[in-house]
Amino acid sequence: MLTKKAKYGLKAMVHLAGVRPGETALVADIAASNQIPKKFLDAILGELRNAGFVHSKKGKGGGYMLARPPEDIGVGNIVRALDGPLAPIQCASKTVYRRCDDCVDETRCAVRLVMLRARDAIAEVLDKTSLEQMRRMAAGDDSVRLLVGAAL
Amino acid sequence: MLTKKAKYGLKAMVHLAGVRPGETALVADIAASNQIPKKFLDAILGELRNAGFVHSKKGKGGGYMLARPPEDIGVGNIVRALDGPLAPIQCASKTVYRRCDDCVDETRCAVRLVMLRARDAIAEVLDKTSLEQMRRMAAGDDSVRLLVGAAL
DNA sequence: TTATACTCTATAAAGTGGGTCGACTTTGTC
DNA sequence: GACAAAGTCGACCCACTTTATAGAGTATAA
Repeated sequence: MLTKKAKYGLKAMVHLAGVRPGETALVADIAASNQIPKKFLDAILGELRNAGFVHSKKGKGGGYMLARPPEDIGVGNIVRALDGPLAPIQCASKTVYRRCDDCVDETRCAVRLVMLRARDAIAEVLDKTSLEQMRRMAAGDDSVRLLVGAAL
Repeated sequence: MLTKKAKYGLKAMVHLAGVRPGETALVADIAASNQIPKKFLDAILGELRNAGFVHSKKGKGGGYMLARPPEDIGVGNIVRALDGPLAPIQCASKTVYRRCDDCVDETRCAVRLVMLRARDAIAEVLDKTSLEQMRRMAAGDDSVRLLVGAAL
């Protein structure tokens, strides 16, 4: 389950992908246009800054901007930064694997084996979608519409 | 993210799929062999009973048993019963759809469009896996091994 | 001095787990 | 048969941790 933190973070990133390169956006503006509680968004953007996804500038005329062009930012990595691994369960994660305490023989844990497949399916979607693609979806670009409707 | 409730619930269901048809398993036994806190498992099995997945019998010789043969029980539905919809976000769910408050134009919400694809990918995996297949994985059946390794 | 990001503290809900007792069913035993 | 005892599920209350949010105040740049 995606937490609201990640949901808000993604919306904010899409918003930032929409401002002209080199310009900044204010937290208050991002919050207002996306219906996000401002204080919560403060914390979220702070995390995204620590994770290196965005840059911030203090004082008058300050704000946030993307650290890299949106084509180079994968949706999966944004979610990982805010919500942790994509895998539904820790022992099925490839980026932040951790053995689970209850589980004698991991290679025969049916739950883990199924969730490994689920993780792969999720990663296939999220890691192959860039922030730029999300920006185009939000803008109503028809070429991405096709991509959205694509079956597996 | 799969909660521990669903994880424990799945393990218990796999355990129940392993007992001979017509026989019951004790909560205490299921808890011990799967390293699950017994009281927590009590509550989980209670929910699974209310949802119609298992039957319970009190008194000596009592315990839990599956309500249907394991081939007829989909993993996705067990997860839904315990953790709610598979979709990472409510507005991307097909079984329990709910509009999200923050979101002016749903058809252009990039987060929702991406998460719809993620939901489909997850459902594809979980709804096409039966409890019987999980039981075989746990038993080390090689024919399911192949299924597990199958690429998308 | 003003606009802005940043920090600290606090609150309510949900997830996770434990402890205690009650209700129901079987199994004796007289 | 009747009644006691034991085994088993079931329900209630408590506590701690993580999410989600708000408020007040601090630091920094123009």
